[in-house]
Amino acid sequence: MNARVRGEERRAEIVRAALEVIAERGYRGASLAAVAERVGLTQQGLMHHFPTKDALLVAVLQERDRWDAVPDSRWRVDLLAALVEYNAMRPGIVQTFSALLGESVTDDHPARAFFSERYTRVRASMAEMLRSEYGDRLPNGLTPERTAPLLVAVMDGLQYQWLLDPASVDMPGAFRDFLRLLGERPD
Amino acid sequence: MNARVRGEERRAEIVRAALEVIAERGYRGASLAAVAERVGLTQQGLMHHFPTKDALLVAVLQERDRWDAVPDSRWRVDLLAALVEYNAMRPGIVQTFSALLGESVTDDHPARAFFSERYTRVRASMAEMLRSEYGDRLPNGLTPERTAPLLVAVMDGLQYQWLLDPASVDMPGAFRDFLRLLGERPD
DNA sequence: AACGAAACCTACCAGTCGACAGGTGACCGA
DNA sequence: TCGGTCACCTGTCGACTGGTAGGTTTCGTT
Repeated sequence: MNARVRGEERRAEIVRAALEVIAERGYRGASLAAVAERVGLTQQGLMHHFPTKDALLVAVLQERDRWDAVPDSRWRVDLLAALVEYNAMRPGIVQTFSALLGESVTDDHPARAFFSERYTRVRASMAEMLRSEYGDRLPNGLTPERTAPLLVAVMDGLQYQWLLDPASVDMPGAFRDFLRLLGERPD
Repeated sequence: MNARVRGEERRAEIVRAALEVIAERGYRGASLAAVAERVGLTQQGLMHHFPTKDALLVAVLQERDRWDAVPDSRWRVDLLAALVEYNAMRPGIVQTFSALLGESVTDDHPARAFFSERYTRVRASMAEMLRSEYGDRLPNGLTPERTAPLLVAVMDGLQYQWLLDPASVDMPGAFRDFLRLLGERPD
């Protein structure tokens, strides 16, 4: 069993390194050799754990899934603001998945289906959260279903502006501004 | 002079082809050979017009600059909505620059400075537009300067959701929803 | 002590990449 | 008609890509 643990630890190390390299170069630009070197392996040593480059990407995306797999019903608007604040302290992770999202809109990208399904899921989750928070009508008159895409868009869009120019963009502050836009909370 | 015209037409053809290939593969994935083939040239023939790959990218970005170089003062919120509607009819262009934006957040990307400066410029332009439309305070209490990043973020974020799943995301509609969020227009 | 699997290696491979060198033909102004 | 510039070509290069084949070492289990 020690062997199994050691193997899984190695896999985790590799995924961590892959996150870094993807942040720096994107997925297409991330070579297996570069990832391998970062964990002190040869490219072929890495391919013992992940038989193809796509297999490694799948592991990276699963890592993301594990990250935001918080029970939907527990989400609240103020927790979302806290998440944005947390993200602002991890530029690396944000950069990885912003780069990946950008690439995914190109044809036949291996991460396309992942992101497509993820957004469908996240929008539904956000709508549910908004409904439990505000009811069927937000203070501004919109429905939760029509607000959810905007909420998601603001989060993503702010990330790009912030990554490109962290000094000029106060990502958490701007997000709180948007929440205020949604309507005063019924505290 | 006929020669000069012919040369510039060729260059324009190449840039157009590059826009397509970048939309399909991203900048890193767009090979000069693929672009060249699309205009019926060899890779070396293309490099007669653009000595390096980066030179081609510069031309592509200048094309974009020319696109949205509309006099700031003439922008109005409703024109912005019309722009989004127009974009919804050109998935290709949207895909090109969404892919480019995504890549640009990676380290040392040749388009990084372009996007960084562009967003600074666009935010200022949007703030100016909002001020001329609403005054120093929006109906919801925010200032134009704090609203501008949100406006830009919504436009970009919606594009990604729309590109990934055009059937589920009504980009122009969602954008109009956001405008309504900003406050009823003082018609 | 023997065995098997897991971990990792060296050695290759064919293909692709951007770029450089140098040539050829067409057109154009003098 | 001549000289030159422009538009393109063929040929070639070294670096790198992901992937395959086939070893060797390490180590826990029996």
